[in-house]
Amino acid sequence: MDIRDVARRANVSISTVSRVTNGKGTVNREMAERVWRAVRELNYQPDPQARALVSGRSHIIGLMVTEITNPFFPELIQRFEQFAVESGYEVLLASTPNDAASIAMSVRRMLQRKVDGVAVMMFGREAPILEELATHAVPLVVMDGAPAFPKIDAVRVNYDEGICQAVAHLVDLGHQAIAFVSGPLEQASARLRRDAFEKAIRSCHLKMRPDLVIEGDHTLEGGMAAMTQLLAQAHPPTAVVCSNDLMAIGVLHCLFEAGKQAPADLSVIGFDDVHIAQFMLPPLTTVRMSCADIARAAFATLRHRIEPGAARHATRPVETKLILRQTTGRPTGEMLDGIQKPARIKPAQRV
Amino acid sequence: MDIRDVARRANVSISTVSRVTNGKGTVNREMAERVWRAVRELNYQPDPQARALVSGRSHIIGLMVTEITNPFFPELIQRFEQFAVESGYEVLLASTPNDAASIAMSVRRMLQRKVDGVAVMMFGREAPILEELATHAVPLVVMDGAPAFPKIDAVRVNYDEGICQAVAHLVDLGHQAIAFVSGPLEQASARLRRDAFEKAIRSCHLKMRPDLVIEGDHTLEGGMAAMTQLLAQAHPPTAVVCSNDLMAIGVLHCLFEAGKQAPADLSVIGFDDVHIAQFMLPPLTTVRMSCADIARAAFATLRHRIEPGAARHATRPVETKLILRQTTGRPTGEMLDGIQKPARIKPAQRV
DNA sequence: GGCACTCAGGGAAACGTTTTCTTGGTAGTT
DNA sequence: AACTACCAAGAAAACGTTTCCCTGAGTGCC
Repeated sequence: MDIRDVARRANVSISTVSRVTNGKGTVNREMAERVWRAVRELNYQPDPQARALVSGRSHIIGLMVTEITNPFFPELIQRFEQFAVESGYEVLLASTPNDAASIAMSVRRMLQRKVDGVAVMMFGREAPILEELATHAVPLVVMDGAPAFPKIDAVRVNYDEGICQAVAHLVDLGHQAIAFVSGPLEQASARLRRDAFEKAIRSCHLKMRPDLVIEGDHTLEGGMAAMTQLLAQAHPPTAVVCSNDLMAIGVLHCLFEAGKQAPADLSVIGFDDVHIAQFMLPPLTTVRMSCADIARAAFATLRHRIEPGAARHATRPVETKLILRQTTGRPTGEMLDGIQKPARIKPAQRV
Repeated sequence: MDIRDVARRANVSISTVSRVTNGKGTVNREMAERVWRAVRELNYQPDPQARALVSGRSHIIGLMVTEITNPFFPELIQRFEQFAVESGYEVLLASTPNDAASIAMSVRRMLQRKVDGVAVMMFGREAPILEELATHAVPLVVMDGAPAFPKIDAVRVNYDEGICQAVAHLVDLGHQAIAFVSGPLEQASARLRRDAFEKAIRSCHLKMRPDLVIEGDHTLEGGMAAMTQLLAQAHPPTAVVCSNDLMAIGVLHCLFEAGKQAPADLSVIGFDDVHIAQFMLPPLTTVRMSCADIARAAFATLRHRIEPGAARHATRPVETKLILRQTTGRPTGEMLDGIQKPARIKPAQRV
């Protein structure tokens, strides 16, 4: 069942079938109807390979992520795939290690398969990628709100809002010494989150203590390591905000190993609101960022570049907001060098 | 830079270039060398679309999974992709909801893109998929050791070993009332795990208590629900084995909400050894199943079908084994109706 | 030494589309 | 009424490969 069969059945030429099914050019109304009927009756579906060969467009979108292990990514990938499929695209997945060689290799693969566009998430130095893709005029969108170059499309994320809420919440509880465990600062999104934290601290009229911001790596292990470092300090913090949930879970685990726990000994706040966060013991207070929103925005942006006609989705930034669960509470005297311990409070209401 | 350029540069015909690069037919040694040199110099890479169009082989392998949210899957996907790329294949991801319509749709997509093979994981009723793929002679491998039909390739998993170790470990600690939270029994792999549990119970000379095996759904929420159900029973268990880690984490969380905890009030064992399992509080004792092994076996099997020449990987089953952490201990009197409480023991050594 | 068989390698067809080119007909304008 | 402009639809080219078919040369056997 190829285009010739359809043409024969509808009694038209193959050019006409192509025109009808692609909605290009103008064809007689009645003729178009005949074609559509034939298409339905034969259950005709054009061969993507042949189509791609001549038109140059593959209807495939590349999705490049690193650290697929982060549970935020599967959720994102699933959403992205959903949007792509709904619009007749296929997604080519590349989960690469974060080194230049692997990334370059993945880009090659994408280029070779003639992807119509690429969405990337969580790269450190995306410059070389961008360049190679740009020289081939492949539309590109960066998914974590990090416009490396002003002319690159990016999904904008309002990190400030959620992180500000987080810090304000801690300050309300009486915390003064609030630490931040950042992601790898070569990642723009990690920088943006750290900057948001700084902004939040200042807007609460606290002063930044550089010894309290630790560079982590967005992994469970990294969270543990950062917390170990913080616990060893002369003046340890009473609360920790983490750049993602994975590290927050690592922090929780580190406390456990040290015979302490949240929120009694330390308040902990994560970022992402990964699904599993609410199942932590105790459930993790965190800042929610909707992966569906990000996926939708990314795909819409890409599609806008690919199909000149496609409506550009509303371009307002993805919002973030604090979700109160049970890892935050009042600071305890134990860590406040001689100040009297306040009574332990009941953990915040679970969401 | 297409095949013609290479042919011109090497001073041969395009047929020869094709023969050389594909290793088919026999060509003069010196001539082949000239071709390879030209390929290198021009950095020629054949167009996959054109190649697929005429040869019918796309060098794409479909990977169909449901519930990508389960953290075991990303690890699996990453591995699988790695093996595929190493062998010059691309992977087309389809993460479908587990309903017949979505699955059928995904199969269509695969067929339309002319995948060379399909690996599926975690479907309930895979029969319809298998049929449609079989009628198109697409190689297929089922990744969770569930040979729905004897003639379908499947990665075999030795569930018995690990689960038997788990039950024996609990019995050693003194448990008699051991519950099992299964996956959805429409999934063959879930059935296999449950059967392994039954076998293990019998081999420990205990008798199956049907009220202690609950059908779950392999989700966090399902684990909670199952545990709620178990806690409400007249004679609740002192230990629970779960069909996957996600449900075990759900069980842990349910205990937490009931003001209890593992292992003091209940011993809990998971299955999969997802990376995050060791970061649970307390770290989850679980049965490890290597996703790298599964991915490797699945890909090798597929490749064997696709390329008649490819070596069939050693076909011994994937092993499973108990990893001792800190969610198991002696049963407490609290749940043993009037029997004296044994002293609490130090949790097992952490791995 | 001649004939048949094998095989390396070139030419061309084929894969299933999209897209450009061409043609024939119709309508509009002078 | 004739000429031009336009438009719908068919014919054919193009996309970049693989593969089939054929030719010519070399070799072995009789």
